[in-house]
Amino acid sequence: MNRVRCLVFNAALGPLDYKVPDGMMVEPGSVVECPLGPRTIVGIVWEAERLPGSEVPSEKLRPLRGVLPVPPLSAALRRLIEWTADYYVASLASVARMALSSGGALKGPASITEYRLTGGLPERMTPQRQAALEALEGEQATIRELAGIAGVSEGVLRGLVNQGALEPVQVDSDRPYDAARPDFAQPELSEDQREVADRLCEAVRAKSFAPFLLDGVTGSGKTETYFEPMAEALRRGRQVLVLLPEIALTENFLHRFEERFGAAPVVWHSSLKSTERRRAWRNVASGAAQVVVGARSALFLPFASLGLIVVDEAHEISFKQEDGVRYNARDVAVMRAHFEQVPVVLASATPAIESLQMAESGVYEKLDLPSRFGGAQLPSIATIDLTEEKPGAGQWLAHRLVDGIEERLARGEQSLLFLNRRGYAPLTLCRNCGFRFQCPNCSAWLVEHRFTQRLACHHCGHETKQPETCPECGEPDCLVACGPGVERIADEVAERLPQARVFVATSDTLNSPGRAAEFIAQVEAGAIDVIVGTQLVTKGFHFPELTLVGVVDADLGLEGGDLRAGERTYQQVAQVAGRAGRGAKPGEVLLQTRHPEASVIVALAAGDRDAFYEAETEARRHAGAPPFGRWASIIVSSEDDAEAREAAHRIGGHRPQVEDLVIFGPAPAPMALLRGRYRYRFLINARRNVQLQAILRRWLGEIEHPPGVRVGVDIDPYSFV
DNA sequence: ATTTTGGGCACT
DNA sequence: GTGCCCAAAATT
Repeated sequence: MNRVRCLVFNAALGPLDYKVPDGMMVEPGSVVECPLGPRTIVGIVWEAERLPGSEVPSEKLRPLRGVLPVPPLSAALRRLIEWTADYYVASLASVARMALSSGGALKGPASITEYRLTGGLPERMTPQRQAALEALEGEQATIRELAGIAGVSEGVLRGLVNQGALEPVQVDSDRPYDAARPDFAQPELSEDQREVADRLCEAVRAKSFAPFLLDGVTGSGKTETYFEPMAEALRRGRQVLVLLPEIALTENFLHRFEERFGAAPVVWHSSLKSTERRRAWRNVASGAAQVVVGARSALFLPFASLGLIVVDEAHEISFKQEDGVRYNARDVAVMRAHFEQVPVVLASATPAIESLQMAESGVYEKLDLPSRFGGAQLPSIATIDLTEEKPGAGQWLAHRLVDGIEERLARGEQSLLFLNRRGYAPLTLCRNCGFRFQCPNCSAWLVEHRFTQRLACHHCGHETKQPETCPECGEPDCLVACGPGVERIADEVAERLPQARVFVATSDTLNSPGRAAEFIAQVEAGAIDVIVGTQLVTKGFHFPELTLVGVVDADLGLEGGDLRAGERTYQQVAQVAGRAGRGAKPGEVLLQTRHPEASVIVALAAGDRDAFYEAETEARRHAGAPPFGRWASIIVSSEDDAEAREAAHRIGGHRPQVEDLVIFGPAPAPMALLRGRYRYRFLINARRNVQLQAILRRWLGEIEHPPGVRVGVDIDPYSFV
């Protein structure tokens, strides 16, 4: 009898064996419906020898209910799922779930109803109907989408359907996308770019695993360079995956992509609507989707015939998933390329030490773009010592920086002020009694947002209205904002340079592609003089008239004891500095700091990247930090503090004694309370020779906890809170 | 995770 | 004996 082992989507359940009924065809990777008790759950047929199995006698097995109408997951994707689960100490089910993240995609073909104008007019014309008819010229979409486009309610459109002015059209919900044309536009590449592009094209043709580190200064034209191997893959009928760190960045990318390839790529991110998600997933699986541009979750899409993976801004820490399976998309991308036997390009102006080390040891091939495209010069960088040049009381910008902005204003050029802090002020306290506004769910202060008149927690989303009186002592007019956020810096600019047109660019103000596009258009049109922004504006933007970048607090990233603080500060400042002087005019960068002697600041000011990387690499080697040693953290959490503490101590009591492995903790985590859960933390440092994951699995696997306790493992952590 | 089972206990 | 609650076991 034919029996198969299935990976079922249930975290608490191991692989289960089933009988294959006569006439049903399954193979490894098939997505199947499995009976479980009275229910039916989704599973994936897997190679039995690769999963730990139980010995249920064949005659006791229940038959599979059916095979879902999607192509079987490829062997390469199955190996990637196994590797990811193993490396990040997660269950196979939780990783496999990411690969089938589009529930609707698993059903068969379907169609949706869209509407378009017929050219007819309604009997009675109303202002809303008139507006809708004008706005919907040439549009075809669902009622809901049309209502959004036209700015009228769905009821107005339903009325127009009844009147025959709009007609329904049945559309295949899995219809293919417009074809990207590899030879749509001739690229104009510099000699350096051409050389790199040729090498990458050669790797695409070779159809084998080849990891590259594309190390190009900001403004060197990395994107146009890696477009060429993408075109080469398309010519060979193979698919391409491009990973970008932020959705906010895609606007600029999509524009450049369309100019080069004559069509939009397929986008994939967590906020796609279910129909878009389904369409993308099924087209990726069939091979019809040629280029997918996505956030990290796109890594687990079921590509039919992958030819190349590109990870842009590969140093970005947002590639690290911080909940659920805590994987690093940059590293998983390299593994996917390995299993798919295709080249992978990690592109960055400020590569992670880990990536540089891989290049130095010869594992990655390093390709350099050492100069800016079109002869633009890298900006000059100077520091402002805030202990010497003190801003006035209640101010955060030194005179020299404000003078710089004023000069740009006079010349009609633009300035960017960078501060990685949303809101108006990070802490509000009562002058009378000392009360501080704290989040009830987290170990964090509430941040004042003056635009919305609210106090908000940036960790859990808790919000309250900004009160007039102190909730503790009842005193009116006693609440003071402490410290600066971008909103407060914008206020200061407006006060000191009243003629400046200031815009605050954060995830609060650029929270949709439309708004981001509008912002870009405004800056390009010269309607904004000073941009005050968080890390959202540190990359991707290309504004030729932007000639001054001011870093309000270059020390901010150095606080907090993060292992990679130095590197992160370097990357962030170098990236935002790279926004300056991208056109014909030279750029200037001013770093405000209280520690001008810190090695990161010195390296930035001297433009001495190599010195910084050398010093940082040595420090890492000395500390046994990645890439020379490895870190892991374990977070034990519960809504009940005592329960979490007991569980942590229970785990601590079973700590393994292994050579070359040091375990710190348990101790209350830096964020001892997060989203209503009390947290205790272990930090583990291991030499490279230690079987870290196997030890963690064995250690944590043998201990039982009450149901409310969660134990999360973070391999190669970035966040240490 | 969800469902079933079985034991202990109060009530009839 | 029956109903009810909760913990433990099973789910292929």
